[in-house]
Amino acid sequence: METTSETKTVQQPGFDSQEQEVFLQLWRTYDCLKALEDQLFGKYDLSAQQYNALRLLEAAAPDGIQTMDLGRRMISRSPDTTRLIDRLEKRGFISRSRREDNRRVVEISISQAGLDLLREMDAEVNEMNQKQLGHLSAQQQQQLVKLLRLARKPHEDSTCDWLEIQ
Amino acid sequence: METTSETKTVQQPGFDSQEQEVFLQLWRTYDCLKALEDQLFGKYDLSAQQYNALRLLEAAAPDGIQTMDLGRRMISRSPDTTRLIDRLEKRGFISRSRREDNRRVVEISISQAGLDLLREMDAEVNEMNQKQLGHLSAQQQQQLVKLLRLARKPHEDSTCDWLEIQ
DNA sequence: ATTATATACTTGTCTTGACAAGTGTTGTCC
DNA sequence: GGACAACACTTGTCAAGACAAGTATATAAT
Repeated sequence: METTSETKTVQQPGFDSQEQEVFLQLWRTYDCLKALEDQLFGKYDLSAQQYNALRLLEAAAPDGIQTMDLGRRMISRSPDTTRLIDRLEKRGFISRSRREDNRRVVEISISQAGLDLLREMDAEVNEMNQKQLGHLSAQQQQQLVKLLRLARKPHEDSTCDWLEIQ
Repeated sequence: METTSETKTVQQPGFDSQEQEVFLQLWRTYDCLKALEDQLFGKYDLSAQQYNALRLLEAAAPDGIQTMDLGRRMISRSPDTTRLIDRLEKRGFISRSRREDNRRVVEISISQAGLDLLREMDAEVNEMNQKQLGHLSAQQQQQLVKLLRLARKPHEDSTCDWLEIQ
């Protein structure tokens, strides 16, 4: 037990419930750390979502991923993957092709330029991640991941389906 | 120690570093829980940001808050509070007035209609928060809040300044 | 007193995200 | 095998967020 002696009744002022506090803390923390991300990705004119997509495509290479599948796999699932991909295609980081055995499906693959971009960013991304959370001990990080997974558990199946990594 | 026997070197596949995993888990979890929020607020044609603003104004009532101050206090700080407030004003939930002792400043106050709206939403918001995180024990919630605060700590001063609640 | 600078907000413009409707392709039922 | 639904994506439209430039007011400097 912590410094607080009570377990259920103690309430931080300004919050309706402990559950609300947890969510607001989560939101706030995400927002804070996201600012660091955006700063880095901004230098390469990418959004966090676009970087995420490139990483997923890299993981699938040399195979491609079909559009809807990519949309589902993204951390923040986007209902319009099409235009997100449009922008990446315009800059030559990915390529699209209709699959011949099923002409409804568009297969997306990362290009060499896309892979080069990721390699160019690698070191900086790692530095940024360290800056975000490197001050936490390995154990604290494990604990945090465990709690976040637990928090998400009842919702994962219904609203979300994060296929890449659970 | 957990099921993993090593502390530093063990890496989940697909992540560059543990720090990256923590951030992605954080992002994912936020996104999942946010979906529940948006679903509720959507019924009232509000965004999470707008609700946040109304709550801050409620806390300040019967006094108002000046525009820039409100922008700074919001969880996800918005560079254009003006238009966010425009929409709430158009719907009668808040009112604006130029302060006479300093005509640069616009003071924003929540209206009775705004307060009524919040009261109407109270029960549902609480239910939603329970649905989001009610499955965690009080101790797990405290632990999670503690780790989130810790994660944010080095960044709070520079990038952010969450005045309302630390 | 007049100009300059800072402050507090507003507006313009662009990109992005969200939701719905539209298009082309495939599978299914009679 | 032709109508119909299901699927995978695309496009249209609008609200929201981000950044820069603009406007009005106040403070400071000369």
